[in-house]
Amino acid sequence: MSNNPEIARIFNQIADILEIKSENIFRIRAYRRASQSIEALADDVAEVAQRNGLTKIPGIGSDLAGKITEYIKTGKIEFFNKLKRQIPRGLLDLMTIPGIGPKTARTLVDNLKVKSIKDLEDKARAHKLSNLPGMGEKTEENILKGIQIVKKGKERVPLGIAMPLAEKIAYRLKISGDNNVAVCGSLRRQKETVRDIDILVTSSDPKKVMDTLVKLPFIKQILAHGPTKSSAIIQEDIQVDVRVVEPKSFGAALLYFTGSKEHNIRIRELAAKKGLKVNEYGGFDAKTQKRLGGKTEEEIYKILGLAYIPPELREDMGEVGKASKDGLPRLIEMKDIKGDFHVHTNASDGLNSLEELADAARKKGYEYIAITDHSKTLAIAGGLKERELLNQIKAIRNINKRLKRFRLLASAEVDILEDGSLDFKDEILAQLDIVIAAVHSGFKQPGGKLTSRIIKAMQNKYVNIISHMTGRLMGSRDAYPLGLEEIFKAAKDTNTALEINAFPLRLDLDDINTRRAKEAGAMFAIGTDTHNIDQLENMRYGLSVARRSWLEKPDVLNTFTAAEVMKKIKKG
DNA sequence: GCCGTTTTCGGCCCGACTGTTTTCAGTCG
Repeated sequence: MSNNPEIARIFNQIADILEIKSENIFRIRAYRRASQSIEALADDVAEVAQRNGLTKIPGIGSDLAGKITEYIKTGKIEFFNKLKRQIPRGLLDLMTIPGIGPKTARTLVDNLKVKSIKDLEDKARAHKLSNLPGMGEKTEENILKGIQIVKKGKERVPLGIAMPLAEKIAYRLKISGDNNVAVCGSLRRQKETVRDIDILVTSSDPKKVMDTLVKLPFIKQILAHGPTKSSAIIQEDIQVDVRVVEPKSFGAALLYFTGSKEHNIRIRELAAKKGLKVNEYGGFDAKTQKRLGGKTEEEIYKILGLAYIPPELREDMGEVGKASKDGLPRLIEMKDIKGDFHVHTNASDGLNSLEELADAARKKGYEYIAITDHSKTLAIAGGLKERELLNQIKAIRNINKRLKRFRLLASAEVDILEDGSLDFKDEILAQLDIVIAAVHSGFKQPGGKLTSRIIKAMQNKYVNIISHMTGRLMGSRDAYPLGLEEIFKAAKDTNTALEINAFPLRLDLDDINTRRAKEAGAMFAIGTDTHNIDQLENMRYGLSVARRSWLEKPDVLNTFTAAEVMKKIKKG
């Protein structure tokens, strides 16, 4: 498994501890930045270290490169262990409570000998906090509320769950014809999971917007209610932050509120170097305070000499440098999508007929969709037997005769069996327009065996796409421990496309692995894994992965016509 | 601790809200 998540975690905890010790804030920031950088890194640091590339990672200098190397060699970082010994146990846990930062945590431990969150809860209930320096009854109350929030264990919410909720709230905040409402934050950057919902509003009547928010029926708790900024928790236990600005500041505020934080810092640093100042109200000349722009994001980027940077790229992963040299990718867009490569019908475990699906896809403006019902071994999902599949192919050919500028592609989501062979014989597969193959059983096999099983499937001359490769299901199943490097190479060598499964709880491959696979030379197919017509709309989430992975039109099969796809997937 | 078409040393983004304060520290994004 990759070392990256653990190293990212350690660097972040080092930052926490240094913060408690009131160390140099910039040193703390360096660790946090390094943590994020490692977390978002496509390659395992061990591989990067091997080619002496650690210091090329943004935010990693010689010192942190040394600590990473130490971890790779020994499995630990002595500096971290030493730091941990210097602070009382439980202190770091306290900082996970909203409203408790390093200073408050320190005060609690020093004065009350608080040992754990549970201990803190008891002491807060016994009103032992309110006479501490800088604390009162209100703080005590807020800490108790914060503890409840932590206990809920609400961590990150999948994009596909949070986005519809955000859009619902945004709709309710559109209180007049002329006000702008935009979903911002990590939602706008299309991160696969988000911590909260950020919404930006322009209005001539900020108070009315704030009052509308806090009175919404599905608001459970109000955390802050100021004149231009409020926070609340909705029924689903997700925090919502809403900010109101004047229309002339909309772009600047959108930029600021979309983040990422690291991207903002990079932008503001660049501004400072150019004698400018950027905040959420606009771009200004630092000396004269003259306003140079801010109504749109484009204006801000322009005054900094940058090309417009799409939100999905704003992670401080080199996008600012590329934007200054016109080197940004031309990201794939929804209008480029001509079809969907993963659709089930009521012949297996879907809800709709071929005709209904064809109709819905045509209405979306698609030119084709691949009908990919399950194969016979997956009996639990109504997998098709050979005879049934052959009948379906006939039905598809018949429907296609009646349709203009649209066709159903005869396909199947064929099970990759435990020995790597396929659930249908070659002479059956040969009759399909396109074949996707997937693992649905035996995922407890050792990683090596799963890896060779998938590679064997790729080597079949009829297999064109490997579906939901890692098998992860957010919140319930981890990714299988695959040898992805090997698989990506095989994908290129065998001309097999990798699916970006757009089902909201899958998003598999994810953005990090998609980027890795692209570097390895693989091509991609986005599939919604649709089981009812509404789920065709999940294409947007597949697109979010593709865009966050810097994919361009030529990388993605869905941007080609059916005829072009047939040529591209041909195997040597 | 990182980083450099002003710099290898001296910088490092900027502002809102809360609560406990009589002018601001802490937290958050």
